[in-house]
Amino acid sequence: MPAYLQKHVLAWFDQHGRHDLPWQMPRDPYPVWLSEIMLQQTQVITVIPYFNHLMARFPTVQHLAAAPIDELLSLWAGLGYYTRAKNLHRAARLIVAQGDFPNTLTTLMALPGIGRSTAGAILAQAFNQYGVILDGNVRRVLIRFHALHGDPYSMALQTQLWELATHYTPIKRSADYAQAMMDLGALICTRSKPQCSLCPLSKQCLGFSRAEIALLPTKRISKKTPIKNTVMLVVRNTQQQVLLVRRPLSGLWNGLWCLPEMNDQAQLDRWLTEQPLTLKQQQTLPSFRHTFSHFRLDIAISLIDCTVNFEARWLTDYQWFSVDAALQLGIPAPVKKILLQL
DNA sequence: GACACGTGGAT
DNA sequence: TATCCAAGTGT
Repeated sequence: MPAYLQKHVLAWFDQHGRHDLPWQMPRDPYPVWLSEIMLQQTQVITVIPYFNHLMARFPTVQHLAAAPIDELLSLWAGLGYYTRAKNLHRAARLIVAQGDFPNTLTTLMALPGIGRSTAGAILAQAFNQYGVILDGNVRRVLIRFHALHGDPYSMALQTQLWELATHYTPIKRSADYAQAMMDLGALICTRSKPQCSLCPLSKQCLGFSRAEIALLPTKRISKKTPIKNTVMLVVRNTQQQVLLVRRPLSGLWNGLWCLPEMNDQAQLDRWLTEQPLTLKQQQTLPSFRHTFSHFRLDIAISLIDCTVNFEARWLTDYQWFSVDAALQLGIPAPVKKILLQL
């Protein structure tokens, strides 16, 4: 009987939900799609300024499709999960080639970067069609509402959650319902210190009646994140330009410009002898730790002032930039942090 | 099916 | 400081 949940969530949304997010005015396919990609594993508060910049620079999907990927990456820099930007760009070109925006579950999921939940969100938000979402908010609300114990990411629970999400999703007011469930999860049914006294579902919430809210969702068995080490080089020429290298289009920080990296001092010494550089001065800058989702990276920094021996033909991936120009490129957060210290 | 993939805020 | 985890997807 989905009627109770739908009715109370929608009534709560009308009064307390978020109605003025940048991608809600108007709820057109392009801004909805763009925001949904940006919001994957990323909080609203983080996305808003990035979204506004991207919409200003690429007002339509045609603008996005026409832009070089580097321009997109420079605006995406700092948001993380850079494959999203690559897929966004590919999808934009596919959409423009097709001539109109896909509006079915199958055709949406055929686009790179759009999975089951994002496709459901776009169907609901952009087209006000029946679209089922299962993001972190909906997952947490449903797990608590039904007092579902166990690993939330186990196949069994995933299947059950999709069934429940499908079951509860109404045909009417699809856009509002999707937004309502996410708002409820983000504003009331929060991970810690949920506001059950303000929740429109508390009277029928099994987790609440059993006083199990604090135990749900069940914590995942955490694996220890490995610690890796690197030395980032700030190689500076006599014009105070720094040497950057472009990352390959796959893997970590794909497509971004980075400082050259070495494993240790020995490799650095060897590298220097191979380059047409004469070392004038080397100093060490304070190291720091950067945390990823799956490992930690201890970053040592070596500042190297040098002269270039001749007009060398660098490998195509290497290039000199002024610090100001470098900061305008697509660079990872720790590289930006280092360059800002210079 | 397990793992790669960023970053920043909350606790 | 360490850990968790956000509007998940791709491989």
